[in-house]
Amino acid sequence: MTALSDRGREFSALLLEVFRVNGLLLAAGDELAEPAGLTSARWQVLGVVDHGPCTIAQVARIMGLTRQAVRQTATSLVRDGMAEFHDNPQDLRAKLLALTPRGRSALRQVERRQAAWANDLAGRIALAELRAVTGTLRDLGDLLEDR
Amino acid sequence: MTALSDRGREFSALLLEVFRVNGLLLAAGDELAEPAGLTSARWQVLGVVDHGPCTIAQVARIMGLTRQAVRQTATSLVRDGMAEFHDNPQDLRAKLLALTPRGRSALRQVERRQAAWANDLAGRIALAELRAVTGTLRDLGDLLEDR
DNA sequence: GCCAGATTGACAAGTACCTGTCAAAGTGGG
DNA sequence: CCCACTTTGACAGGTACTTGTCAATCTGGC
Repeated sequence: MTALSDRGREFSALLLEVFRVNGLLLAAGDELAEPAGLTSARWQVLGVVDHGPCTIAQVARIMGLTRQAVRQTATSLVRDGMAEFHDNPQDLRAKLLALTPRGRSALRQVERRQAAWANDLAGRIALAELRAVTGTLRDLGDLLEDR
Repeated sequence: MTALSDRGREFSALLLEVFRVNGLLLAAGDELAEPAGLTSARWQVLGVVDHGPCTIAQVARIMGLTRQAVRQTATSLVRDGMAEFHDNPQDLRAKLLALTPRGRSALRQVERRQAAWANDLAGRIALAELRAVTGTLRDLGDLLEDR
């Protein structure tokens, strides 16, 4: 029987905190996006397309998701008039997803709210602590990716 | 136009790391659970029921999920012979979810694998760092919960 | 004992992801 | 030019969660 070591227990506590904070951040993101008629997923897709129209496959690669996930979100954005597909002279299959004026204004609105929220929260945590956590999490992420 | 402060940018970097590590942890959990015919969600429900049979509503409260989410997972566990519903003399509506021998052995198998995995990873990160990250994340979580 | 209100499981529908499969379109080697 | 390989969007189906609604059951105050 393999039991948890002391370190293993400390590590498990970290896992639970990551899950908890992740859930709270997602909820905060949805709350930030909601007044603009968006959700976290829709807002993030709009954010990518804001840098320039791109295909579903390109957005998926940038966001680290599958094409299918992005397609679903893109379809709903088009349905709601936030984005539209333009013909792509480079590739007949892959139309370019682009912001509509309505999508752009919704995105700007969320970005403003998000910045105020991030500035506020960031001000309540010591900068050194902030950097230390980010560093350790990055190391942990690399460790997890390596296997 | 509200822009991100320096601290806000540092905070945003932390957000991305939390999302990344969360995704990697979920993937690792599914990988750990898969050989036993489980998933992260199914394994966690079994883990709760292992402490003693309880109703769907009780499991949901313990896990911080809705009854509906737990009901779905519980139904699939019962379908696969990992758990079963027993009549509850205290409440005619709320049957008690309990482990079957097969569910118990699957759970034990995952717990062994999970402990070895956690011990291994925990050994690669300094204990002080581990504690510091957990502490800061807990503070951040409390901050997020307060609003 | 009864009735109001809370709790519970079930059902419906929606969001956000996933995998697998397919045909159409693009790309490069001989 | 053509044929193999890759990329792409679309479709089907699955997982894991959500909210809202409903009727049945439990619980506490009078």
